[in-house]
Amino acid sequence: MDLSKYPRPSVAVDLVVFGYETRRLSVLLVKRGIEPFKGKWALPGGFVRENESLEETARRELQEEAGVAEIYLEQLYTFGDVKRDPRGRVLSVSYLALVKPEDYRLVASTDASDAKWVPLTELPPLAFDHQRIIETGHQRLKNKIRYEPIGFELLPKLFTLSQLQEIYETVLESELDKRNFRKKILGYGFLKETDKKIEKVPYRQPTLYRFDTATYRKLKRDGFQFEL
Amino acid sequence: MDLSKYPRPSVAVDLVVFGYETRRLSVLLVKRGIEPFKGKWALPGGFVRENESLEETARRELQEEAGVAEIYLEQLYTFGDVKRDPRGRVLSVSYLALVKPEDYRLVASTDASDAKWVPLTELPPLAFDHQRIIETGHQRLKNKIRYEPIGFELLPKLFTLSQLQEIYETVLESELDKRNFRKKILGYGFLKETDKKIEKVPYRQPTLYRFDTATYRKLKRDGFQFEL
DNA sequence: TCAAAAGTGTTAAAAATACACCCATGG
DNA sequence: CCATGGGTGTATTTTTAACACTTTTGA
Repeated sequence: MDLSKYPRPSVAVDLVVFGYETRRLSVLLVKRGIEPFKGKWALPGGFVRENESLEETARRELQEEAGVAEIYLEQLYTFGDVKRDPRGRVLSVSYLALVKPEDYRLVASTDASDAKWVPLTELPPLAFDHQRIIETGHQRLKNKIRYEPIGFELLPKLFTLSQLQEIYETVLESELDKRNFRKKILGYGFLKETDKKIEKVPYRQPTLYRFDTATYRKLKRDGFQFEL
Repeated sequence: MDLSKYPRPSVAVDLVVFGYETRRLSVLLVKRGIEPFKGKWALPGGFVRENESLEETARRELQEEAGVAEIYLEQLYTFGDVKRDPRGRVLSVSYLALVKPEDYRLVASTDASDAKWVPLTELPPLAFDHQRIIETGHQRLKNKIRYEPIGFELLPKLFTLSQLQEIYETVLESELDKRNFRKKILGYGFLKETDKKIEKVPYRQPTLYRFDTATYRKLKRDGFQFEL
């Protein structure tokens, strides 16, 4: 049987990269330098290469277009409408990525570049069906953050409980009670208090915590299911 | 910018079709009539056509290979490892489908055909990475059934509460308390009692219920989140 | 009359929620 | 000394979990 008998679409990998700062979720966008949609904002992404798996493509693009490696990445959805690209049949395999502020700033610092963070609430008109891809990613994030501890992926390695609560409030779009939140999240046992604090704040210095991967893995192995 | 500069992989759509009977989940498999893996069992599927979206391909294949239309269908995952097909680069966009017993029997009745239902616990060696695709589908089903009322998709339009409980016990691989299960699921209000019963059973005739889509949609619109 | 599954309520335990004040720090 | 966010405990309500017997039917 001959593969060449079937039409072969082009396959792009597009990235919905979320970053977080001051109670806002932002998405990484790049300005298109070429047609179609030249000059419009779009998701970072590119075409799959011959000897590259889809995830490898995603990581390569992330590195090339955002200068970021080693971050949370998961496949999101594959968009395959016939006319989603005016040039011809192009599938988009989309990935969801979450970056920590350390990396976030890295990207933002390429100031004169064609990449920028845009708050979800202020998206410009986008190329292709990228608006819809972002919506799909946002929805996934909202669902997933309730059942997997991925809030940490948007925070520095060391973070305060208030910062963590803020993430949940932003993503879930609802207020949480401070005492109940702390009770619950600390009760799981995968957050470890460090002996560090944030200094030079004009109020009581908040304790920094870290997410303990080993403890979380052990819990998960024993059938524990995170839920906020 | 020219699309033809980039390698274009072949794109297949493969289906993980689940059916349920007597406390067992089964998957629909077809015997391959051509190389590669000729004679081996594989998932039903085929290549995307020029003017067909991915979901359209999935529905067409479902119709062609299983004789089934109008069933639950959702995109599962896209597999894109470089060497997953010995013929060359082939992506598989997989879909998860759930069929009701009415349709289940239809398929099974094509007895001399190359399609059959195989219980998940008795899978033969499969072509390509189809084993892994099935595992991905099974995992998705296990996760999803807890947060969306899709158990019904594996049952006839009219079903008893015991049948429904059985589905949950099978998929979740755990026992549920009869009284608590009924209390909870009836409490949601989207199950409607009918005046029909299953007759000719040598015990008290169980009442048949139906899933009321309108009520469920209303609940969902009001922010209700199903959970079992 | 027997075997088999249907159907039904209550109580105890656990989890979720609501709620308010003192503390530490830098300016 | 003031403004700011950090940090803490208890009582109430809601939800979940455990549990056993009577009913209906066909064979």
